[in-house]
Amino acid sequence: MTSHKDEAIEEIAGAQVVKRISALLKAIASRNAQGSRLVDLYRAVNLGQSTVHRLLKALAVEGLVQQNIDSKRYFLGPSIFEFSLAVKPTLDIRALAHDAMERIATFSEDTVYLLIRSRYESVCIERMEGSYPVKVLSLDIGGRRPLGANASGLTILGSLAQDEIDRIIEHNKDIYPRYGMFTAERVRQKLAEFKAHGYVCTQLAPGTLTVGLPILSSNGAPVAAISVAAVEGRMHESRQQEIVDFVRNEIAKLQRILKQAN
Amino acid sequence: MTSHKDEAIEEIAGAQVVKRISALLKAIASRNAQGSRLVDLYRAVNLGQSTVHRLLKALAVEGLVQQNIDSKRYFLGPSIFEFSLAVKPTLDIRALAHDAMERIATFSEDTVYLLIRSRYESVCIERMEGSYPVKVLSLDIGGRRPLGANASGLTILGSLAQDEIDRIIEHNKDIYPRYGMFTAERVRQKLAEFKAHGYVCTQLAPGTLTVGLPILSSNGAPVAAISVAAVEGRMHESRQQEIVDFVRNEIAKLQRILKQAN
DNA sequence: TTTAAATATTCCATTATATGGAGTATAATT
DNA sequence: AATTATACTCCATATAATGGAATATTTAAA
Repeated sequence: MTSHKDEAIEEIAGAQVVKRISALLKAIASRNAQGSRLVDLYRAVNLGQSTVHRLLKALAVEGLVQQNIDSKRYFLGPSIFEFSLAVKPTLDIRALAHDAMERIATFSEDTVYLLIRSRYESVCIERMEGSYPVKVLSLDIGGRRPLGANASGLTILGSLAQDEIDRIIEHNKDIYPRYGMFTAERVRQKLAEFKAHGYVCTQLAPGTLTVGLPILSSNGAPVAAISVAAVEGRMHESRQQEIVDFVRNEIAKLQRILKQAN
Repeated sequence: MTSHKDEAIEEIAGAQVVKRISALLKAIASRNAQGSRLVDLYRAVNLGQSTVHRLLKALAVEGLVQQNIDSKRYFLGPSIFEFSLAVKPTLDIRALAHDAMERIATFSEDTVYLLIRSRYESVCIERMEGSYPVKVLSLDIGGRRPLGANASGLTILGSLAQDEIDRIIEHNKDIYPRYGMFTAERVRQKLAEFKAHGYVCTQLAPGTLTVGLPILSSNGAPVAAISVAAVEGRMHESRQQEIVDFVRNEIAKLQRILKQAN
């Protein structure tokens, strides 16, 4: 293998491992509540088991991951927590959106998500449960999905410049199928819907529907996105509209605050 | 170089880079407020500049670090923040100790630190400033020091089993000299003082003095440590004793809560 | 309980990959 | 403008990561 796939660009020579470690940590972070088995991880990052095992063992020594001795499952390690204390989030959209999310959860009675972009992915940075007893909890806080493979991701993606949209879809095209019934095709179709209506509504887990809207900065760049997920029966046309209107109003308030903060 | 230095043990074969990346991230986390220059980093981790530069570039692509374009300084990246959201600190000593630290800061008027152990190091996980205008702020939150090279670290180290103490000092002996006037010799001497009085008082930055006490779990294992740092003039014998008594009392309260929580 | 299947862990010969010396480029300082 | 300090790049070389295969362990089925 001399000049393999042509992912090209943004390939830093002599740092294959860094990329692999990063992929591993992101995969673990994506489901840190339940933890990840070795199989889950080497499937997720598409590497041999021995390679992944060796890397994990080394990461564990450094405290970047930890392995539960009984279940053998891997979790993010104490060093990550220690690092996080040193990070001062620049503009903390999470804190800023907290109250809005609470109001949306109360109003909708369903699950409210806040996601941001992270390169080719979206990351869940907050989640709030409504009072309705059947809850759609498909994504944990810290969970990651390729940009476009969920409601929030679609609205973030759709708010970017067209050339960037193309780059991202190109990058993710082989990954989409792992998440629900997504394909590059379907993503583009959903983006068209988003551009027409200013929001998306999509099925993720079977029997559920999720609506999503973006939070844009004053220059039009997507800062984050809010989505509300519920069982299908609670998401008929008219209720979709109700929720969209409510969320849209909350986002408008947020954007006013954002403009102030500049 | 076939079987290099004899650091040995806990060397996972085929994962040199993991160790290096971890060292880099820890070095950056240690002074994330100011940021780190390339030189700072390759000196800190004892590697060639090209190697460090290449690793940092790769880490930046992954969002694990970020570089300020003007100052060229490196900081922890957004991915670290995203990871941290997925981590639920098991027993959050930081939250638990918050009120106690506030009371100590008010009483002493000086800077109060909370540190925990991380393998061979201590990590600052909280810091509170008192009202006295001359503040000793030698360690940022997230900052790391070899166990033994500061007041809190000494008390944590001194609360471990003797064989572990020996292992740790052995591991750190060449690193100590980088921090103040510490040597393995001096660490052992200070540990003796700690065992005699149940606290340590040591000079870190010139013209300053810091007292430290450990927080022990019911089985005697050190959970964390609290230290108070002030300019020398404010740390004469009698005031040292006052502060030690006050902190000791707060720690006793904490330990009662810890025992409850089990 | 035994057998089978799935997952986790270790080993090691091979080579792809990270390395670091040396050189260039850029910024800061005198 | 000259000098020093720091940042960044290149590439031939050999070390360190790789992954196939074998073993060990755990889980599920019979």
